[in-house]
Amino acid sequence: MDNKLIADIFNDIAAMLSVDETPSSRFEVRAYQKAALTIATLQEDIGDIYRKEGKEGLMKLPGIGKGLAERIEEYIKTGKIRRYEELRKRYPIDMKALTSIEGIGAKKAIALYKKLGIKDVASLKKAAESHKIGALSGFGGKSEGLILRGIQRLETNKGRLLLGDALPVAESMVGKLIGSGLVVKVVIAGSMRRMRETVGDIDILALSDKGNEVMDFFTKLPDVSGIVVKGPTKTTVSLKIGLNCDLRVIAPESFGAALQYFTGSKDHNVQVRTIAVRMGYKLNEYGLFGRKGQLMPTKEEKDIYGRLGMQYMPPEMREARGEVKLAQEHKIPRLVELGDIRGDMHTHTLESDGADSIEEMADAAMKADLDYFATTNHTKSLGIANGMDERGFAKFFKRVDKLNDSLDGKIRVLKGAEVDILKDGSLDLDRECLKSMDCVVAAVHSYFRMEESEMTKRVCKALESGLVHIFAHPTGREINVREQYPIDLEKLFVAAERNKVALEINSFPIRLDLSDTNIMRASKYKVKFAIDTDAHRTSHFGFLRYGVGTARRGWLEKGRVMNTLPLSGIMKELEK
DNA sequence: GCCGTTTTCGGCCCGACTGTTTTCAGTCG
Repeated sequence: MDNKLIADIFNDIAAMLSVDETPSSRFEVRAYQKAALTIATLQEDIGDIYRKEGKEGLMKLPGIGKGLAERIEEYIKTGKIRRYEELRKRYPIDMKALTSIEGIGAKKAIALYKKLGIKDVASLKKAAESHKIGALSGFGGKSEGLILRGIQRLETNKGRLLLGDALPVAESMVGKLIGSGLVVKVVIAGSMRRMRETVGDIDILALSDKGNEVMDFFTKLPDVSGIVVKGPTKTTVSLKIGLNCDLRVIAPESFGAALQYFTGSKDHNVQVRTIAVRMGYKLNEYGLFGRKGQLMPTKEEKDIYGRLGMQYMPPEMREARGEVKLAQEHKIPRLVELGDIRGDMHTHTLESDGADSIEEMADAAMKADLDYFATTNHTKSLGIANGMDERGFAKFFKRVDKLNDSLDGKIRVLKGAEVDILKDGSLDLDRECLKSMDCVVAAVHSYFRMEESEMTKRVCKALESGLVHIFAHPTGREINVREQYPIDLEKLFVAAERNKVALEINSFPIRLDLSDTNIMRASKYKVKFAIDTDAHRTSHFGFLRYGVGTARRGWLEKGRVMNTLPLSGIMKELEK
């Protein structure tokens, strides 16, 4: 899977080109960015597309024409792109890392390189700390402070990737290991199995009696960039995506114990081991051992929990947040599952900032086994996302009506909007227009830097309008990018409960908003939740599993999630 | 550099905010 790497290179090229902007290069920059987005969100391996269909196959992808298809071909064949190498000679800087700091874009990054020779985050930090940046023209004390805060945030998240970026790579490696015929069983463990929103490394367990051969195969996988340690039972490699990956080959009698041990979390395991010790057992990654050191048969994880008098619990719960006690009382809830989700309440189309038509989205939703989904484009104040006005929605909904007729009940498209909550808490479409919709999703997309009390008032006013069904990405955070905006969550939850507004669990890997812990806080109130994809293209329906994973980490049961209802049920729910 | 019911040239989402300036460049969405 070189998709991410190629997308990164294209984004870097765009950034470097944008510095010496001429009227025509502006659009070249856009072209690279657009192509990068296409490649980054591609479900298929771009190398596979090229091998199957050649350059023609690449050119079928949106935003990729002859020129960029050739660049991709060049990368697949040689591992390099000349254009990129030339730009890197001129600007030998870590553009991706520098521009990931809030307030630094391509131009500032290159200005800092030209003036202070700053190439990476480390030299940037040094310069900021010795107040060299504030003294530069075009920069000032506030910029310097912003940069330092940005670096701090980057450092606390160091080395962790989004689950949505890392999981597909891990699954692709697991698939290849299974395909090798050398293993009986392969599973992902660690924080990835627990569906944490970011992962610091990947843990894979394999059941096999051919340790050496498995490791040879593993270290030669295309995602691997280097070998850290290699042995017959444990091998660590570094991956091209920037994470390490451990593969452990496990004996059959230890598999359950190993899976339990390597799934963690560490704190959870400490609690479980303590229980084992109290019962006279010893528990480690090789098994559960009795008083005389004899191995207790525990082929499966649930055998271990069972022998310790505990109910089995899903990996997503194992964070030492009270699940151990619950398991001892046999009160583990039945968490919502991916298969419970019947619809999606938040999606976009070409008409605003989506990449696919409503017809294509309907087709993809059907393939994702949904019974319904709401199309909820942005509203007029969000100019950048091509927000629509009342007339635009009216016209668009006629097309939706027609589509629904032609779909003949196979799937139902609900008419809606992701309406902007304006600075003063009013909604960005008139009352009549909103009332005509099946599903109104409201969200904050501007003025993030308000005082907490102002922001809370603003959002609560919107929820009290009586027009809103769902409050989307309630905190506005973007993982590793942007803190949540200041808002009093308890007051928000009270307002949501009182006005029967559902809280969204946005499945976009960078959002996952509400987060697991905020879901736990919110579920103390009588609020409903909606697990939505916020899909901007057909492939994004696949993000649903990240939202469901997050909901499960927040211990959410099916009954709390509105879009587990069948079509008739959701229509009734929305009418309320 | 892409794309096409404006179709092989010429258009391509651009407005608001911030911090820096003293009229604007850079960033963000």
